[in-house]
Amino acid sequence: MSASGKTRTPGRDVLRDSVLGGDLVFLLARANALTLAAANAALAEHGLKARSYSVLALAADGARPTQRELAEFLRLDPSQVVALVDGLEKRHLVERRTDPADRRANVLVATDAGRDLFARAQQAARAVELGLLATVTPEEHERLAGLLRLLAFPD
Amino acid sequence: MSASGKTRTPGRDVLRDSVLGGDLVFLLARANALTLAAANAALAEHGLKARSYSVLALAADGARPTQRELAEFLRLDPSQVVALVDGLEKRHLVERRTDPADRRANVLVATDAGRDLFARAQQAARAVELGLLATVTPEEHERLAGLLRLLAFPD
DNA sequence: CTCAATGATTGACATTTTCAACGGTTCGTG
DNA sequence: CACGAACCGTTGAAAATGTCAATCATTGAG
Repeated sequence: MSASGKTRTPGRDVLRDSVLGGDLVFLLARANALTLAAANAALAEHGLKARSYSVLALAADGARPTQRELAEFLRLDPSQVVALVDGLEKRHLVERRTDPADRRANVLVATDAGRDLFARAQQAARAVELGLLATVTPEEHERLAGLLRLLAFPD
Repeated sequence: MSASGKTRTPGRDVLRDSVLGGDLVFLLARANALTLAAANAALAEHGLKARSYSVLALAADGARPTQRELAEFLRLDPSQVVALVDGLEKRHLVERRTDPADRRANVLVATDAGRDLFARAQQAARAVELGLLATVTPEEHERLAGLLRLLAFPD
């Protein structure tokens, strides 16, 4: 019988070759899940997660973003940014400065300690990224980043 | 003024060119967020979300996965699969069949109605994917999928 | 000056994630 | 065969995230 395949362990690769194996949304979701987990694990030793690392990163490189800009960029609700910044500020890694040009807005600035921690965390983050793409040439690595940028910033 | 043009809206692109602009984990997270939102919006008219669509897809193409295999593949907790399958089963789109080879396990099978709905939902899903990558050649599209597969299935 | 719009904040609520515990079943070992 | 360890699906609860409306201070337009 053609149909009576009875592979007792059908799961391992059968699913991978299913319709979803070519589904970009699914691949993105799964790649994101694994990648995020790896990043969180590596950042944990610095007391950070991917979220707080991102906020710290933007504060640390002098972009002086307002919380609203942070929210849009990270695709978070403004209220989540409040919590994130609260956490970093309590650890004296970033400071809220009211924007002199618009006193409603808070501009985020990293402290010395913040830049310091970020520098170390960034190394961990880079190591993770390289580890994840160890089987890939630098050219392909950059090509992937470029294509993801297209999806991440469609304008 | 030395600082040419006090860009009162510094955020727009400054953040994009920051350290995070090259951060794979961040790009993946943001691309996933946008992509997932688009997919959910498109699937909503079929009463599905990306999650339930994925489950339905795997049930519909005859892989006969167990719930545990589903959980691993979709990177979900087994309890979440229960809820997902409950939802689809209540709508008579899939059925739980106890695996004759292992009566602990449930194997997922799509009903006729399930395959039918999936066929329609799949068109919507494909349209979304093509829309997201409209600015890209089919070769690059496939290259992106290939690279994401590397991240999604590291073995 | 008045008023609509905006940034940050708070608090409430829904959804998702994560975990521990449980009954039913399988399987290896004695 | 009997035992116990490991495993599947299920349940329920706790923690983390996501979403939304309301509020205060401030801005900018008319």
